[in-house]
Amino acid sequence: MQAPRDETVSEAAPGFVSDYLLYLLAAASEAASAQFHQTVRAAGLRVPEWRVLACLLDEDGAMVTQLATVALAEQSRLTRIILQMEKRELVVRRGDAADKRRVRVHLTPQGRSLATRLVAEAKVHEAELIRTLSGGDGARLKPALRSLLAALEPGTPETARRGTGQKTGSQVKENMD
Amino acid sequence: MQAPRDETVSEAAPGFVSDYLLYLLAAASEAASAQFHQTVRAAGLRVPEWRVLACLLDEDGAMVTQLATVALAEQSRLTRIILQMEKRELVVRRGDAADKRRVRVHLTPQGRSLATRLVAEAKVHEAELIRTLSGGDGARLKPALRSLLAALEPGTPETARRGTGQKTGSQVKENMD
DNA sequence: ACAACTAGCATGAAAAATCATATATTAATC
DNA sequence: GATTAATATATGATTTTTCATGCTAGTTGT
Repeated sequence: MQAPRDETVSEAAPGFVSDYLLYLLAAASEAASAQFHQTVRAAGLRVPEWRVLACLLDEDGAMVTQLATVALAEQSRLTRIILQMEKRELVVRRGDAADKRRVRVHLTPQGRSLATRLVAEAKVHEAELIRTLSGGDGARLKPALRSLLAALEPGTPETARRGTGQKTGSQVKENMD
Repeated sequence: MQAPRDETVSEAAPGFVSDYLLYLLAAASEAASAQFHQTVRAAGLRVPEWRVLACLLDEDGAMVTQLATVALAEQSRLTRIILQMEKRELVVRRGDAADKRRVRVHLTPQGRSLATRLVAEAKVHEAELIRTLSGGDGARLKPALRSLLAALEPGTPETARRGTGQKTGSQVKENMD
């Protein structure tokens, strides 16, 4: 019989949550990003804005929808973010001549400078982070994540099964991009 | 060190972002969670609310601050979420007799029922997700994530015993996306 | 016991994200 | 070559989040 445990703080609860894959993913993402996101904030950017800059450095002239996908944000949000970034002269929006619905987003020199600096910092931070991971975990993490993404991103996964005895018929909004 | 592999992305953009660890983490978390989060939404819950329910099933009577940490949300947000959940009679808040600042959150029978159902669904979903991962990646992912979390989270179990109100003033308050 | 400090939670006002939908353009169909 | 559907972006209105701060209760030091 165990002694009565103290339930106040920092209880290492051996429950469901702490071993749940989706929680581990979200928590790991949060924890790993927290430090660098402070750098981003210090540069006067919000996280999606930083992602936009990084994406544009990879592919200048990307479309808003593309950027929304990469920045993990919704389209209407990205639209507003891009407008704000344009006001701050980090990017410029140009209509696509071939398809006038599209808006191509380009880095300004100012935006490119900031993006370049932050990407360099991100690479340093990433290298340090990976180095702190014990042994092979640092090396295994990226391939495992890519494998997970590859299994989920293309097309509609066949694993989308639900309805374990719950009442169906509720209108689930199928608004996946 | 770096094995320059072909990008799994069909996009011809072998840029920085698609191989950046923090992006892979965030994107993997998003993609992996998307399916189940629709189930959560269909149950009339937002994601942090689901996390609160799951956490309370692990540890009933948790404090608001504790729940905020687990649900990866800020304290003021969690306060409001708990208030809303109380109105919906999923939880009840009770003052802690020993420390009247604290608010202990307990599941109602209704909340426990919903939590139990969703956790069961989450387990099924998780098992299917892991099964779809090719070979060893499914098995390596969790340990790698735990290693990452262990390297980043402040509290280590070695000295975390009987730590009611220790001097560790710095809490996780930079939990932003 | 008293002051000063910290922890836990709540809250108002401002910023923001979200949802649904509008608008404009292109692609597809008959 | 109209008509219909689909794509790309923008926007209004509502709900959420956030930030700073307030307030109460416990803790520490003298």
